[in-house]
Amino acid sequence: MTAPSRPEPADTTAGLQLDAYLPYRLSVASNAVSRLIARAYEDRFGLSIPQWRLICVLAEDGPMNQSALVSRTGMDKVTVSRAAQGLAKRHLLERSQNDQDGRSHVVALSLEGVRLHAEIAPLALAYEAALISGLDPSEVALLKRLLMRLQAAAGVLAGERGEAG
Amino acid sequence: MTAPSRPEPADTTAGLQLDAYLPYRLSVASNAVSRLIARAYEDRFGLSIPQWRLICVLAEDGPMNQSALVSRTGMDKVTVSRAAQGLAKRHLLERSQNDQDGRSHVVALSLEGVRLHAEIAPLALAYEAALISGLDPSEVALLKRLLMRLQAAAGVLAGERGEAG
DNA sequence: GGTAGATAGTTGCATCTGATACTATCTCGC
DNA sequence: GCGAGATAGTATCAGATGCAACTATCTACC
Repeated sequence: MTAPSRPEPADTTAGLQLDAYLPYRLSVASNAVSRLIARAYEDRFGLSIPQWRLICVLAEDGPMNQSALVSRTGMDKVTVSRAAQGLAKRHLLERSQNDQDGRSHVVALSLEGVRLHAEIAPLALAYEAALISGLDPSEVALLKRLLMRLQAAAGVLAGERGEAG
Repeated sequence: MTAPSRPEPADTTAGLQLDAYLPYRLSVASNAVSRLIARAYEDRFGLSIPQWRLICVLAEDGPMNQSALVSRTGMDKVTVSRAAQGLAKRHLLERSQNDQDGRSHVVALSLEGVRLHAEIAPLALAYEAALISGLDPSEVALLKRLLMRLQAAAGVLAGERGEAG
């Protein structure tokens, strides 16, 4: 069913409107929120988003090596490596040799890192609260669930393409 | 049913869990979806996301100048400029002088651009359908609504900080 | 009608990101 | 133990991104 060429600018659009297109809505919303959050962490604490994520995970789950951080956060191993180097340089985390495996280091929050996490966490929660203020808690719960479903679906679709080659 | 004897590394976390943190969920889901979509457009049509957005908007709303594209898409003016240059180089859009205003050009899809849009649109819709398959239409509608609310809230929060300085 | 400030768009630059290549170490099979 | 392949992590390079500075043009005001 090829579109007959018409002078109307928007006839081929039938069914596709950018404003109603989910990947677009998702990207725009995420960029707005990420920019806000990134600026807050950068301005006040000199932390990038990847660095902040490492701190969160280490605070939650305790020491682990970098590849565990990679699978835990879903970030690229290069991103994790650089974030960890930056944090180590500021003594917010410590890397100790792993006796079991000479390739990997165990990464752990330093005392100062723990303190910084405790300092930032309330701010992070306040931002989240401000973002969702006025929303019903059940709506927020549904939102998070749907986001996880979308992420999983995207992973499956991308994985299938990757396997082909 | 929680861990009986596991050492708890993270007491300061109380209330902040990365996996349940909305900005994190949003960013991870958006990245997964964006990567999928970007790769599809890039591989098959050589289009970047910004380029594809310009095509969509021009197909929907007809010719306009770049600053209108900026406010319509929310992208940076540099991003719009470069995307438009790339598309013009491939003759997917045409820029004509604006007699009313020597600074701005009117940007419009070429015939070829219209054809490309008509070709991609079904694919774009198919991706969206695949992503939301299994979800209730009412859930999807709510999701889009919530994403717009988050975007607006982030804008307000960022704007307030910007005004202060 | 000329100057100051606003606006449209481009270019330069500094940063972030991710793919690839590389080193070092581990594991497995012999 | 020794070589092949897997894995942990780092270095290097190319592309995307966005801010700031710049040019060119328009508008407002005297």
